[in-house]
Amino acid sequence: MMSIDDQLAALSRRTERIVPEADLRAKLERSTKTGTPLRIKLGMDPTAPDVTLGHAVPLRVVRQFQDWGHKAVLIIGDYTARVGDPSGRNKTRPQLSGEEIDQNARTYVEQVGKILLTDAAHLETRFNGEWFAKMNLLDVLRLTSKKSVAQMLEREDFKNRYTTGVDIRIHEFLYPLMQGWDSVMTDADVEMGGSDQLFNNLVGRDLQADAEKPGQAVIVTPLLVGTDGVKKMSKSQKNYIGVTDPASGPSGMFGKIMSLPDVLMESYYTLLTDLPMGPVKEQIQRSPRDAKIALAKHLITWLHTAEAANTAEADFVTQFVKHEAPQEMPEFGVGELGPGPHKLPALLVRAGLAASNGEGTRKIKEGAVSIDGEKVTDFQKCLTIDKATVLKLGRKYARLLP
RNA sequence: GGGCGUGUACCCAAGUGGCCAACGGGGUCAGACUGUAAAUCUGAUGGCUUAUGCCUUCGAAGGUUCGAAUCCUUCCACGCCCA
Repeated sequence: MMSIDDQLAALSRRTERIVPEADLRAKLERSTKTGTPLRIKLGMDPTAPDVTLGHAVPLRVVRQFQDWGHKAVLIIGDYTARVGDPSGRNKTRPQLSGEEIDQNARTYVEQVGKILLTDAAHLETRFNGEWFAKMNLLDVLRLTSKKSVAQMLEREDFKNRYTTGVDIRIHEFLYPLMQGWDSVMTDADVEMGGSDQLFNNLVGRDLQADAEKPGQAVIVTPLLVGTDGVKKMSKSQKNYIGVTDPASGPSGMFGKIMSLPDVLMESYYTLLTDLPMGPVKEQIQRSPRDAKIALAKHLITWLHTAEAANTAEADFVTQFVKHEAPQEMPEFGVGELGPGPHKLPALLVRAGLAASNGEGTRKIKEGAVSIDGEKVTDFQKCLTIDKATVLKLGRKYARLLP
């Protein structure tokens, strides 16, 4: 068993702030003494089906706690998702229907299982509808009376929206309170979150104190930058890598990691791996490209398998270094278009490479399209698909079948 | 409830009767260059049976006009101020 100091040191790799640090230390010490595991809470809203590498950062910290014998308490925010977390937003989130939320929630536990231990001793999964569905208006009023409007407007994102005249709906003020109430209901000792969650997490600590329970310690992790190289990785920005993304292929992890800006390498290594940073920094210095390949393989090995990592690398080399078509690509039958010959733009649409005939036509004119490796610039070209035919538009491939 | 504003394509934003499928920027896609990228340069960015043709689009519905994103009416939504 690691000493408390070693544990805190191990956490520091991925923690931006621990509030308050002394409190966390005290909790760890008490847990060791009494043999009672700490309850490490992490909330996730099922607002989209994918768990991203951005979520993986706090999840890895939760995993560290699990490895030390503590218990993860995963809150699936089926009720909070109906409100929509306003954190970092500059407008109201769209509200999801109950069905969408339930469907998304179902896949979460499975995805999270790639990172966390999932046996009953190490993981407790709760839906916050468990307690919110039972509340009546009086309960809600009691909850809302805990915080003032001024306290809410202290939050950077609310303040910005208020001062720039972007509307804030009243239900959005409830979000931090609801998240905090989750902590009260689950007796969290520690709450994890991204650094944009600090406000919400601290509300939990306050509400616990108000309920005369020990206040949770709060650990926030740095935010992982998304594939655009600028903004926080998030589902709504579509700049994310999902933990269940395929290893290779156009939307695969390998390609997404390779197309990250070089400058992100250090933070990705720090936040997503446990490799010693000394050698990693040297490698990044020496060859950012090789560092990226190594990272891609490391992450794919973690989330898929070592074989998948090797295959993904091989595919990538084939496609982008040697500029040959990959082995695996999406396949589409042409039958439903009726008998040939077919116009090329229509085939591009059928293969999902273009959104409309017009777009297909433009891309052909731009020289972006090739058939079986032959570049085509004649947008009126017609062809009959009597054997498997490989279409390429930009870096995307598709195979057409008769 | 009253007053003043605002509503344009994925986002921001010009346009205030015909030259508007609608300037510009961002984003996105593609081409060149590369290390896969980033940066840079270039092109594209409503749909259709590719047509100097048709259809749909400037919050919604009506109306005026030969002709409307632009004018009028009503409605809806949002912001600010007053109550």
